[in-house]
Amino acid sequence: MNDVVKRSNGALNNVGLKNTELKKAGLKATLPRLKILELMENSEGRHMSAEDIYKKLLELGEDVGLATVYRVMTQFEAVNLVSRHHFDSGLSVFELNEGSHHDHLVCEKCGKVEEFVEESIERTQHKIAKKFGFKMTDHSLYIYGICPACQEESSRT
Amino acid sequence: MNDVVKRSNGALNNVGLKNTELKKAGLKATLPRLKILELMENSEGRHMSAEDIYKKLLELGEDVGLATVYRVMTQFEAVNLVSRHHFDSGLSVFELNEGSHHDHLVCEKCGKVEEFVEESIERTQHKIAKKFGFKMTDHSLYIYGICPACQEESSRT
DNA sequence: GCTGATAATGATAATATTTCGCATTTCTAT
DNA sequence: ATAGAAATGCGAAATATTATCATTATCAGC
Repeated sequence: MNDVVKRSNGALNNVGLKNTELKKAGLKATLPRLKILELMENSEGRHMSAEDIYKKLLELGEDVGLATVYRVMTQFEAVNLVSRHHFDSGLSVFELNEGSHHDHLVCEKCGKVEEFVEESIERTQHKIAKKFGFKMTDHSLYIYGICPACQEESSRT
Repeated sequence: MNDVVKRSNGALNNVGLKNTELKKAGLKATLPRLKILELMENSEGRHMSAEDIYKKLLELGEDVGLATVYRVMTQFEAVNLVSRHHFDSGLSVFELNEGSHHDHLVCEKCGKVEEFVEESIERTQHKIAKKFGFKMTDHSLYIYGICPACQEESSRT
């Protein structure tokens, strides 16, 4: 018998695995943290604002406060479980850190986000930081545009 | 006799030139807009938040409301006189659009901003947008790090 | 499995940033 | 100079995020 928990709504599983995931990161495995982690892993759109996360948890009948979502996301960010992005909307969106580093392509119409990796850009960024004598700690690259679906839509009118 | 206006405090000059600059952009040449434009051209640190601009105008004895600063910056952005950036702090900073496009290197300690241009990155971004079928409208690249001065400082303690 | 120390949570108040509503003022074309 | 339209300043409202604090949950040690 393992850690996997069966739930009739199918929303939240693998509680035990996430439990260890949190402990390994040095965080107590509390219910809100488990639920948030699971929600993020099970959501298609992987880029969510604190408000998004809060609302989805309410929909799932989970009793989590918005302040807790913010606190938890900040902690998750500190231990590198998630990244925080500031898209042009001005608010913060969070993304689970799984797989390797990547950058983002954001549709200005519908908000759709594509991810991409471009090694040459990564290398060039390091080179630039070095040229200015900066010790590079982080970077963010967003390309904004209109996605294929939204181009379709506007040409159809 | 030309448009240049002499002022004893030396802060705000060239009123007439800016006047035409605004008209050309399709904006009425109002006092707040002229003052903001001049302030931005005469400030060393070219990246300012709305609050920064507001406070500096007050210091100069100009009577401009904070709401007006926000409105004007939004209009300036719309006609491409300024760019709006969302650095990781979360708040918006504005920058005068003069000279050619460039990206930013931001010090996480002192907030110092360096600008750079890297053609290869520009080209690659267009290539990526194209690959995903996006019509690219904009992009932002920020490299975060510790500037030389701040590295010095922390090693000296 | 209990239990107590400690840390985390939820509700709400507080703060910060940005926008809105509206009476008044300023621009600009005449 | 003047009228009509647009812009402004002020304060209130909206939005996003953080802080406060009484209550509750977690977990190490038994």
